[in-house]
Amino acid sequence: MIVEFYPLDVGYETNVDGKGAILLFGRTTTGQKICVFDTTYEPYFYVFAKHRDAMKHLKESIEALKIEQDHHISFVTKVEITKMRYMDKDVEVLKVYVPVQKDLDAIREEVRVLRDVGDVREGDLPIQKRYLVDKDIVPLALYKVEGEAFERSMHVDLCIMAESISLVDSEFLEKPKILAFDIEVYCQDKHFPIAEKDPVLMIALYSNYGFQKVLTWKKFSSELPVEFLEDESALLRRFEEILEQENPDYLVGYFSDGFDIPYLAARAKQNHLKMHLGDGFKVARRGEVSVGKIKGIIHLDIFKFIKQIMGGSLKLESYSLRNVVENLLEEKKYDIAIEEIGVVWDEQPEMLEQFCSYNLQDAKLALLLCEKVLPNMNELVRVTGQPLFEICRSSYSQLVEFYFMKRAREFKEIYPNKPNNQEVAWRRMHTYEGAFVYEPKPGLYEHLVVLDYRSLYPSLIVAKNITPSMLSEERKETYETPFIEEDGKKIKYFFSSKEEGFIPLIVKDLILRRNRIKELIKKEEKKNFVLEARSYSLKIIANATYGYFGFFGARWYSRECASSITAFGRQYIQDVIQKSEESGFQVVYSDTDSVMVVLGEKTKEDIFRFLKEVNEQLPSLMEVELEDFYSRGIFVTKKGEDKGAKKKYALISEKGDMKVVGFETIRRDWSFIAKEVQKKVLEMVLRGSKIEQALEYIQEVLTEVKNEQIPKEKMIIQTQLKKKISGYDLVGPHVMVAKRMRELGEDVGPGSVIKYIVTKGKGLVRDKARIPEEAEDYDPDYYIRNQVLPAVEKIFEVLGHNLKELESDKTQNRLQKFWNHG
DNA sequence: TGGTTCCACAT
DNA sequence: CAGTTTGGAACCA
Repeated sequence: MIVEFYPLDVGYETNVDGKGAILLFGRTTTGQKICVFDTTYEPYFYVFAKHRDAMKHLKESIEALKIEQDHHISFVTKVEITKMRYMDKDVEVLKVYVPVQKDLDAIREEVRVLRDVGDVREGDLPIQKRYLVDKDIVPLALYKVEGEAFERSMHVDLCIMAESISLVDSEFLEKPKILAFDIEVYCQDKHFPIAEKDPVLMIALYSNYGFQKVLTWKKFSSELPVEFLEDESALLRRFEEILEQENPDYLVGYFSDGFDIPYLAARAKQNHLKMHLGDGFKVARRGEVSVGKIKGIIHLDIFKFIKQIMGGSLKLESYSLRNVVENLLEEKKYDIAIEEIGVVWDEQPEMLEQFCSYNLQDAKLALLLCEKVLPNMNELVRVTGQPLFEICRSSYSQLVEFYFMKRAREFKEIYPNKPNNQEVAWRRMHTYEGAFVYEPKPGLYEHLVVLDYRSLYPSLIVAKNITPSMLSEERKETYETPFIEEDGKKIKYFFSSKEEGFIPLIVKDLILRRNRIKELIKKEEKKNFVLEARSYSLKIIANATYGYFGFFGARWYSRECASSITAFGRQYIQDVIQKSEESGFQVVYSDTDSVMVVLGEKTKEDIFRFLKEVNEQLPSLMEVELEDFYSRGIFVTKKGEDKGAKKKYALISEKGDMKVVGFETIRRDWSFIAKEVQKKVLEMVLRGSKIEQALEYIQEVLTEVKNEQIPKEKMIIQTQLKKKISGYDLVGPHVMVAKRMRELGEDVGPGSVIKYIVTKGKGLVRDKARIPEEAEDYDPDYYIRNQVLPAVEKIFEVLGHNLKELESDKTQNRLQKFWNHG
């Protein structure tokens, strides 16, 4: 029979006969769930021979390999001598096939130590990941499978043994069935719930096709779509039953890899339940993090994607559901004291409805967030060819590597291996020089223009053919880097200009594809979210490519390439600085890929003419763009020095939008009061208020701080714990407070954001730091000296007012009082 | 006081 | 588990 279907996920299994099969889970065009089996695909890896003459003999010795381990005999099914490419050069290698994945590890290690073996490649890849790449199957596009249907209990409607699979249409599955869920759990005394002890009380489900429900196991009257179950066991069973009945394409949660799925798995175990659904809820370990797996349903943890991928551009203070929703959606999270749920459950079950509606709302929010970021994830599926399950949990480096691996196969490129521990250690130690930053002259400026290179690093990779394979010993027909300092010596790198490397080529594809999409966006009248998402996805992969070259875990790691990119970057930005000055524009500032100049007597037309001139001389896709015009800008000095501080300034655009960079205003580890005061003062300065006004304002605030009139919430300082409490050599205030929180039974570890207030008292700051709830007062002296004044001092200095000088100025004794301990 | 450690941010 | 540069607070010797 022939069936059209959208592949959604891929798996692999070996049956009792020791045969392996690839499983493609998907949805047919008629809405059925399907599992397509492909038993024709065999695991393989590549072997380089030390010398060409050794090829034939090596082939024979590999073919003869047999290893017995745990009553299983691993052997080699076939060895081919084949022509491939490695580092953009033709190579002849052995391609070694084995029956199933588990033979791969055993045979690979045995081959590695054979005489005449140069190196083994691609032996460390899970077979299901490379299947999609090798067969050029992109999840979510429409395919046609021809084969025999057969019976098997799989929790799918249809199983097919594939004879052939081919593309029908590259348009993606349009309306996937999405079911979002959220659980609420018993807890007592504000303690975080413990899976071995505290049962699951509610599970909410919210779909994009009308289905909504809350499951719970205590009765109360309710207007909501609540279903009451006998006990926790029945609740878990019913949840599973609903998943089977509803059979969604995606099951979506927020932080469900980290909480909901492991919790459900633990509760099922406590209740001695064997879940029907496939192998039940599985929590796989992937390095440090866990991943929730449910066979047959694609579980997406939307938190991971929002934090890891969207986080790059969102830059939120926290990725709690509440904060993310506030920034991305119209809808809000309900306000309710969720830690009370245990007490209410035990003592006032008639009040449980509010918790149900909170529960349902959270599930709804997970769904809305999923719908919001799905276009982004879909585009990454299209570009990398990996299923949503992977994309949703990927880091930037993985996205780049997926893309490289997919495209590499088109060029018949063999992948480099992952680094071993020793290599990783070496790479981590050897850093290189980064971008150029201009030292600004402190002051208040007017009529500024910012110019910047469009995608500087990706465009340099393309223009200079920067890739490990094109590093050349010869100087002729090459692109030559400026001098680079390495181990105290000045050297240059050369990249061949004779042929284009496959990496610069596929980076160029990303840039060109994105440019085409941007043209389409311009033509559209309404905002087209799908096109925006495509553009965004292409951009993040292109931009992460440079970082990937310098990343210690990368297959295509190359410090030479990473440091050449920054070296060219420094050269090209210096060029623009020099040309600006030659054309009569005073340069105020520059960082990495941007330059800020004073317009002065010149006109906007002069700037456009200058841009055109510069761009005419730039190679390849490189281009300088106009970022914006600003009416004012302020640059301040470094603390305790006369030099201008880098990466610290504030601008106001001609349209009136403020842009604050590097100031405490936008840093998490400063108190709200200091940030608020600084922001207001900056605004006054940039909008052209008189200095007296700003001075008056700051004096008012200082009086309030001194008289302890400021609510303590504004005094909270937040710092993130970057490692385990025990791992600190130097105990700062936030570590001290974290220790106290742990004493109180809170779960604080790496990543926890610690809030504290500095209270009155003697000794070090850490001895005076308290958890906000335990802080009885705040130390006005500390907040004036270490928070409020430092936040504004430098700004006033630029305006010619030294707050410290006011000390000796008797006419200004109001301020003096504050400076001298009050 | 200068040196070290730690954190957040810019790009 | 994308890179380096930078400023600045807090602690330590």
